[in-house]
This record gives sequence, C-alpha cells and structure tokens, in this order.
Amino acid sequence: MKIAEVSKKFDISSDTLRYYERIGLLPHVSRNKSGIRDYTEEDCKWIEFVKCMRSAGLPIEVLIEYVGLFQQGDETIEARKELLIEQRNELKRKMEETKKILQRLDYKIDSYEHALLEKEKRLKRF
Amino acid sequence: MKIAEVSKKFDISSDTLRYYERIGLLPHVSRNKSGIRDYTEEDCKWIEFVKCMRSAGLPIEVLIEYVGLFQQGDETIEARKELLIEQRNELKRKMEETKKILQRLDYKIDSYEHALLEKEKRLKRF
DNA sequence: CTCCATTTTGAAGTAAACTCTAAGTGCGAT
DNA sequence: ATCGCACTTAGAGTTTACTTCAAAATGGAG
Repeated sequence: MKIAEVSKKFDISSDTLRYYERIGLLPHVSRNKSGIRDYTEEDCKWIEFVKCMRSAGLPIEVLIEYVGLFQQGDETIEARKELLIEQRNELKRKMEETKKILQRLDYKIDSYEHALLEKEKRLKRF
Repeated sequence: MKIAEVSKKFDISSDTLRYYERIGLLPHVSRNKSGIRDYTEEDCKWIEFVKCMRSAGLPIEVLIEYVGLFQQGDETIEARKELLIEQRNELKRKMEETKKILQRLDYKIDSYEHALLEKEKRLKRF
C-alpha cells in the first residue's frame, strides 16, 4: 500500500504519516527498490492503534516509548504492560472528571432553562 | 485579591491569568488606583469555571464566546444555553469514545498478562 | 518518450496556548 | 529613603503537533 492509500484509509495526511514515522511513533515502514514506502498490514495496524490512542489523548511521547519497547522484543512485555496500565488509569481518572463536569453542565443548562421560563412569565404578565 | 494569591489559589500562573484576561477568556478584572488587579469573588468564580471547563477540553474559543455572551446580558441566555448544550453533547460523545478505548486497553493489558504467564511456563519447563 | 501526478527528503513555517522578558511602577520593611 | 519583591504592559519566545515547501526522483497513462 502506498502512502496516499493509507492516508485515505485512516484519514491521516501523508505528511502526518511521514512525520509519525520520523519521530518513531510508527515503526520504520519498508520501501520498495526505488525508495517509496510500501505499507504492510502490520504497519496499518500500528497506524490504527496510534490513531485510536491519540484520539483518547495519550501523549505522543508515551506512544513513542511504547513503539520503542515493542521493537526491543519480548524482554519488554512487562514494561509495555505497565505502560498500558498507567495510561488506562490516567484515562479512567479523566473519565471520572469528565463525568463530574457533565453533571455541572447539566446543572447549568437546567438553570438557564429556569431563567428562560421566568423570562417568559414576565413577558406574559403584560 | 491580588494576582499572586489568585494564582496560588487556582494553581494557574499569573502570566496565564493575565493572558486569559487579555484574550477575553475572563471578564476584565478591575484595578486599584495604582493599576494593580484586584480580583473579586465574582472574578474567582469565573476563573474556577474556566479552569474546570478547560480541563474537560472545551476549546478556549468557545469559552471566550461564552464570556462574551454573558457580558451582553440577559438577551443572550438562550444562546448561552445552546452553547452549553452543544459542549455537553460533544463531551458525552468523547466520553463514549473513551469508554471504548478503555475496553481496548483492558483487552490489550489482558493479552500481555497471558503472554507473561506463557513466558513463565516456558521458563519453568527447564 | 512525454506528461503529470505522486513520492521522497530535510528544513522551514504555522497555530494554539501559554511563558518569558524588558522596562518600568508601587509598596511594606529596615 | 531605599531595598527588594510583587505588580504593570507590550511584545517576543517556547512547545507541541503538525503542515508546508522545495527540489529531485518515480510511475503510470497516452
């Protein structure tokens, strides 16, 4: 698969794909004899994984570390697991916070609802 | 309250407080006769609100709009409510996505757990 | 073979959200 | 009254995460 195809498939610009590879957020993609990237299924899985984790807000730095550990082989399974657990905990924490903020928004919206009703009442009075 | 106090209270740097005010993310804070900011309780409530909403990822731009609407008075109650509803929906959407990603992380962590057990088994065999 | 779109690289540019600097003012403590 | 720290402003600088650019090479259609 060439870069344009992959770009379309994941809705990530070619530039970003090259950038991700350059900074080590994706493992090196192999090239054909003339130096053009030829993405494998494996590469695509990484891209999908990275896109997903980025969308959840995992920092690029952490994902680079994960890719790095992965490339070092089986010796890093424990470390990778720990990294994922840490990120999961962080995500859970964020979700709890978001829940609270949602409640707060609900409350505020409700207040506005009441304010609007009051306003209407006052208008009808005349 | 002077800026240093407020900064400490909310753990937001003085620079950031001034910056927020400058871009309209906070209503104008009144100054004493010698030009030094004197934050009221009202100001503090705004800061707390902004900090909270920013932490949930609401864009600065949207919050600036909200502050702007607020300053225009009661005519904008409806618009403010709509703005909050939109942000709430967006937040809900994000939370659903985060939930899915949490599941995925759980699954991945579990896989690593199994991989580690397998590794241990292999070691014990010899 | 000729075009023209696509790809390559390294490097420079951009947007958002701060963060810092410079140059100056104000005020409590010694 | 003067030291020194907190405050002021305007504006420059930084960081993160891309994005664009420039110049050269490749690849497929006609």
